[in-house]
Amino acid sequence: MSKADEVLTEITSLLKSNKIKITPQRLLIAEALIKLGHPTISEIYRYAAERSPLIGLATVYRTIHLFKKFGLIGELTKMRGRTRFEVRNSLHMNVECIFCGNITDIHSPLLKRALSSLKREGVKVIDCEVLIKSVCDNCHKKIKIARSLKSVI
Amino acid sequence: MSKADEVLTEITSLLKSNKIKITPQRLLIAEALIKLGHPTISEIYRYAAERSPLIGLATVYRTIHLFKKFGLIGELTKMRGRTRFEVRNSLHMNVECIFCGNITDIHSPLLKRALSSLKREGVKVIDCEVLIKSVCDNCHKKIKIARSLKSVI
DNA sequence: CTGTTTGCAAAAAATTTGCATGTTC
DNA sequence: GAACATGCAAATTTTTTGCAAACAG
Repeated sequence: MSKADEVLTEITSLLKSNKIKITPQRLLIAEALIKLGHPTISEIYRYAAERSPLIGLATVYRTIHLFKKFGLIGELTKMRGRTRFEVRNSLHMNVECIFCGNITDIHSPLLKRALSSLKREGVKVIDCEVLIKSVCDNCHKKIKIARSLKSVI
Repeated sequence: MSKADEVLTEITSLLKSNKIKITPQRLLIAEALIKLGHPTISEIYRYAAERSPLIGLATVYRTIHLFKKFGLIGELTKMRGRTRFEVRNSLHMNVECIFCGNITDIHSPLLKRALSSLKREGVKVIDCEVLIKSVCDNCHKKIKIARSLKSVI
């Protein structure tokens, strides 16, 4: 059983345990989220429509809201203002290339510790989204960076 | 000179050093960002329009894009899908109450260390946005939390 | 002066909603 | 069978753009 299938099974049982009805559309959208990684609404829609042409855009919106409401997915903001979503699994950082827009995940023990420390101070941490703006290796090679990339860090 | 005025002066000189023209509208929008903390576009617009009724919504959008392009502000995503902006100052975490939507800033040495560690591994970190979902003290007191707030952390 | 920026209005894009029909449990 | 989910189309909201007039440097 592949990792993606595992997550899909997990989502299915999460839906069941929350008494949310299982429909082909919901499974397809969950699948899109898993397979595509950090898709926008329209990327999810495209993925779903290729496999099940009758699906409506409104269903994608409604399903995404539903999943968010039940904490199944998180929301990221990308440079050009489009919202991207991802399945909430373990705590990680999203690293986005500011040139090509690619997003990859990085796990960091220090981030875990930072949150544990917050919890000890009394902050009721429920979830955490981290978006790091960066330049991926590919783009770094290709692009002569003209303007200075002033880092605030 | 208040902290807000300091930041405003800093923004002004940042604009100048980037050869961006200083206009009353841009200063007003910068002021709104500083005073309001983590405003949405329409909150900025309302703030500005109260002080200078002729200002156009398009100007707010254009100015926000401009500020973003020059790295002056960062973008956060809030629960209900509306985008909020903040002046990029020092590295910090945004803690958002999932009930009232309030956002506060928290500084964390461990987060700094997590990023330094990434840099040592070769990731070209330019910026970092952290959004922690939480429940603020006020809401925690007021609300009997019915559904379980499963934390992924 | 020259090139930029602005406000307005109109256009485009993104998101939400109403409702009849079809589906899940 | 009851309650809920879906697709469609229309409504709403958000964001972008074209352009003449105003403004900053």
